[in-house]
Amino acid sequence: MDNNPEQNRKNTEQPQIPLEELIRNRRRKLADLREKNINPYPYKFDRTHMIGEARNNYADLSSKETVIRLAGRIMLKRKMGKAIFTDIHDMTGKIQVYVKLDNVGKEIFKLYDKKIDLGDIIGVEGVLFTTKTGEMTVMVAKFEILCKSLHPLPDKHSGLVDKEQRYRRRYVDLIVNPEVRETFIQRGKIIHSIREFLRNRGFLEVETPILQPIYGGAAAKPFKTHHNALDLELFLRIADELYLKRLIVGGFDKVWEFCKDFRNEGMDRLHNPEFSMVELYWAYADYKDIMALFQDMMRKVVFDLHGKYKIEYEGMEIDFEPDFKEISMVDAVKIETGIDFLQLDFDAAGEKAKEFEIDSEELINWGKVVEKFFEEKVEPKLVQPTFIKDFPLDISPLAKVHRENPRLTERFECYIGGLETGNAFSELNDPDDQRARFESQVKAREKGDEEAHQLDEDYVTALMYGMPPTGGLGFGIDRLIMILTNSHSIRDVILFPQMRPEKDE
RNA sequence: GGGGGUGUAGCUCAGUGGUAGAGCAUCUGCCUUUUAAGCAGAGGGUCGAUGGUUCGAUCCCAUCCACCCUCACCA
Repeated sequence: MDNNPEQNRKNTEQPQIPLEELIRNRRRKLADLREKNINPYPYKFDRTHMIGEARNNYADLSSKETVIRLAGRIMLKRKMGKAIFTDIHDMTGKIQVYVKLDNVGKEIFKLYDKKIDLGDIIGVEGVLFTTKTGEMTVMVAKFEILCKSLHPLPDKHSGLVDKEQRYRRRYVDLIVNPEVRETFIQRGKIIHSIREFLRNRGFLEVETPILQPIYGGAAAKPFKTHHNALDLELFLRIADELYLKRLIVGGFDKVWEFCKDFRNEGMDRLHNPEFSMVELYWAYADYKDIMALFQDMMRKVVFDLHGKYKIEYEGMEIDFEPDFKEISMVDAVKIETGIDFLQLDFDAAGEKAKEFEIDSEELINWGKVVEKFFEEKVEPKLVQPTFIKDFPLDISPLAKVHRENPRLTERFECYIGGLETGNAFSELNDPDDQRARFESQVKAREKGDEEAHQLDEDYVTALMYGMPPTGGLGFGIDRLIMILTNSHSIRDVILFPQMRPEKDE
């Protein structure tokens, strides 16, 4: 190695791939800093303000010439002879910092000019002022390098566009694409609102097993895993339902969980193999009470986030202010198709399916036919918040029989913007009925329905001890966040969506 | 799984059957209130991978890989 790196920057080594050359430049600066006894990775920096705070208190801070200390990542750097303007960002915003030769001296100025790159993280100390062009700025008296960045950032104004790279390297996406940061800040606010709402209603937040020997509470294929010490096959949960209802049996009258669930199925813009749900159970309530609760919760969440009840999602205006529409599944189908399925038995329903050329392979009972018609003919039209209620018994193995019609259950789903966002029932608490439902699920499984429930003997036992009448609700957080942040894909609201690993070499 | 699309410099993108170009970024100068700063110069590429056609392929063809959209599947 030569002792004058400045002049031997080029032509010395064999050609390298370009990225390596960029990294090599930065490594050289790193080494130069160390040579000057400057630690490029120091331990801490005491900030007096977040950048956003300093901006909000500009009048006071600048008039008193208060010395402030801010830190952040360098996103833009503009050199003007013996003055350098730099934009630094933290979580709360960005601010311009001004390093002037006369203020910091020749040596420091040169260090800042030559050794500090875009992407580096620095701390500055100085006072706030406004430049001629009206930009709020920190006049830097001192600065510290807090982290030398070795990998160059993407283009300073195009940002990172390639979706694959954005998902794979979300940290880069977050650095350069402010709207991504905003989406996840909103995600945090939404979850906070939900938690606040449920706490105010007296619900206890609990945690239940993710690793389950018998999975249940939904119709889905699970991920399997194995516990070595117990030599036991375990499943990652597909839902929390059966454990939370055991807690209702145990006397916790209002419980809820913020849960990650896992389903081993296809992936698309609405499905990620791991996703977030909220499930809640409320003793002595029925599905009507849950409907009211859900509507109140949605309104609060929307208003907390946007300060109003009307939002736009994918070009649709959705209004949360009026009472949500409410209609039974069979009535909704009747309105769209003219068919009154309540008047039809399974065979007659099957005939209708053929007539409408609706795929009939999976239509193994009356309920499935009704559901299929609903999905095909009704679901896409449900833009405004709508409760679809009174689902067929055949497709609702955990819901209580409808008090007025034995073919139906007391169950609803809420649709917003064409997406299913919630599923709730008056919970089935008759242990004998529950056992019978499980048994028919097992038969369906034997017929090849891979998503049918397993028989959870212990759950039936729990019901034998007695579960009070209970209303329960589960709703997908990711889809709700998609709607509230106007995001097209679930991958835009999950920080690290599942990706196929990149091949090495 | 079917159909459609994309893959060229670190990033964003042009482009051609004769082995490639811009802007930003990088490097070297100049510039003390700039702001996508500016000006002058320089370096940087296995054109996703592998085969084939061709005198010659980044371009045409086939296969593969990754991603996106869409359909199917999917509480």
